[in-house]
Formats: sequence, structure tokens, C-alpha cells
Amino acid sequence: MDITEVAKRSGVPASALRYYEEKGLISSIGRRGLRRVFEPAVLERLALVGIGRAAGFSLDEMASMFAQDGRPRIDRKQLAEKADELDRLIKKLTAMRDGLRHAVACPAPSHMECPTFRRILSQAVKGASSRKRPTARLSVIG
Amino acid sequence: MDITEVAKRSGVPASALRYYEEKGLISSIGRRGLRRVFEPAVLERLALVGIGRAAGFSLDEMASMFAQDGRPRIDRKQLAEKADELDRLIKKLTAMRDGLRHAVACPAPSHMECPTFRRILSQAVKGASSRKRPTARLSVIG
DNA sequence: GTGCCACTTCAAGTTCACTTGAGGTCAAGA
DNA sequence: TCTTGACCTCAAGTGAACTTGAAGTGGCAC
Repeated sequence: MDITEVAKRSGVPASALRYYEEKGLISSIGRRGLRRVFEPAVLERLALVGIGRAAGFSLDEMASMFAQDGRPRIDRKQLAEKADELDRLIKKLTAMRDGLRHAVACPAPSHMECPTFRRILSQAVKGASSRKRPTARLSVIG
Repeated sequence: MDITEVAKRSGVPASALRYYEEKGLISSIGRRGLRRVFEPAVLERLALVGIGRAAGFSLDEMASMFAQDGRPRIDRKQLAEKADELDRLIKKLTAMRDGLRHAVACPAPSHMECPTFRRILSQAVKGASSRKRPTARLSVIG
């Protein structure tokens, strides 16, 4: 597959694919002249990258996790922490989703200030955690 | 409360609080001299902002949703779409969380390439969606 | 009263994840 | 063979969300 094919199938722009390769997140199997040639497996890898990003991993973090020779592998403690963090995030997002669904049905004009909406959200607020470094992005590949 | 107090209680740096005020996400109740004075309610508001950001809203989007005079209120269709989008994201994150928990227990050295991990993740990959504009950040307040 | 320093403003700088543009190469169809 | 244009590289630009620095102000402990 050439880069345009991968871009089409994955939804990731060619410029981003080159950037990902530079970062070590994906790799081409070779070149035809100057042009990169990719295996179909790159699509799976891209899906994984997409989920990882949605889960809040930076590209650099994922690159180090992918390293198959990988001495700089992320340790189990860190992974467990990440899983816990994700658990808290999922709770919040679930509350937000429910709140949004309520807002859609609610006749009140001010969604974000609607008491019911606020009450639903307060469920999530309880599970406090402190400010973290910027992370996740939403729905990248799928 | 002064800005340092709010920063301490919320975990949001004073510089970010000023930035949020400038963006219209929060507001001070007044000034003592030059210094901003906040109501305790600002903490709730900040928690809401934190969840909103985790859910993928930009600061500008939230500012428009908060506007109480608010003509530029986001419409129900958009909210419903956001809820659906969140639903898909939650599924992916759940898969990622399960995958991470597996990786913690799995004896294989290469987490991200572990067949079981991949299989778990593939559950999430199925619910495909296309590339969207950059959005969510992780666990901001709580 | 007065001095310190936590607060203020405003402009510029930073990071992440890309995108865009200029200038160049080469695989492939006419 | 020749032309076309999709691909290449590399550098610089972009936008979001803040942070940092310089220069100024004024609340409050002494």
C-alpha cells in the first residue's frame, strides 16, 4: 500500500503518517523509489495509536511502549496507575454523557446550569483527582 | 477567597485561573484592590470545566455554553452528537483500561504487542469513527 | 507609616501534534 | 521519450491552552 491508500483507509492524513513514522509509531516496509510502501498491518497499528491517544498517551509515550527491542518499556506500576486513571475518566465521561442526554431532553434553556444536569455531573465530580499533564484527545481512528 | 486559595483548592494554577476568567469560563465576584475575590462556587464551576475538558469540549465551546444571556447556545442536535461521540469514546477507553489491566498481569514482555492485549483492544477498534478535530484532555480536576 | 511580596497586567514564549509551503524526485501512462 | 503529478524532504507555520517574565501596585504585618 502507498501512503495515500493508508491515509484513505485509516482516515489519518499522509502528513500525519509521515510524522508518526518520524516519531517511530509506525514504519514502512520499504520504498518504491522515494515512496513509502506500507503493510496492511499498519492499519491495525494506527487503530491502536488512535485508542492510545484517546486514552491519554502522548505519541512519545506510545513510541516507547512500541519499541520491540524496548529497554525503555513502561513498567507495570505505571500501567496500573494509568488503568486507574482511565477508570476515573470513564466515570466522569459517563456522567457527562448522561448529563448531555438529559440536556437534549430538558426544556430549560441553560443546559450547563440546569439543576438536573449539574446533579448528574456532581456524581463524577466526587471522584476527585488532581490536575495532570495534558493528555487525551477524542475519537481519532476507531 | 483569593486566587491562591482557589488555586490550592482546585489544583488549577493561578495563571490558568486568570486565563479562564479572560475566556469567560469563570468570574470573580469583585476585587480587593487589584486582587480578584472569588466565591466558593467557583470550585464547582472549575470541576465542571474539568469534566467538560475531559469530555472533549474546548474552552471556547464551554464559554459559549456557560453564557447565561447566551444567544450562541449550542443546539440539541450538537449535544446529542457529542453524547454519541462520548459513548464511543467510553467504549474505547474501557477496552484500553481492560487491556492495561491485562498487561499488568501478563508475563509477556511486550505489552502493546501481546496477543491478548490486542484482542481486547480490537473490541474497541470495531466501533469505527473517523478522525475528528483534536479534543479531550485527561483528568483535570475531579 | 512603610516596606515586603503576593498579587496585577500584558506580551511573548512553550509544548504538542500536526499542517503547509517551497523546492525536488521519479514511477507510470500517453 | 517525455510529461505529469503524486510523492519526497525539510523548515517554518498553526492553534489550543497555558506559562513565564518584566514591570507595576497595593494589602497587610510590623
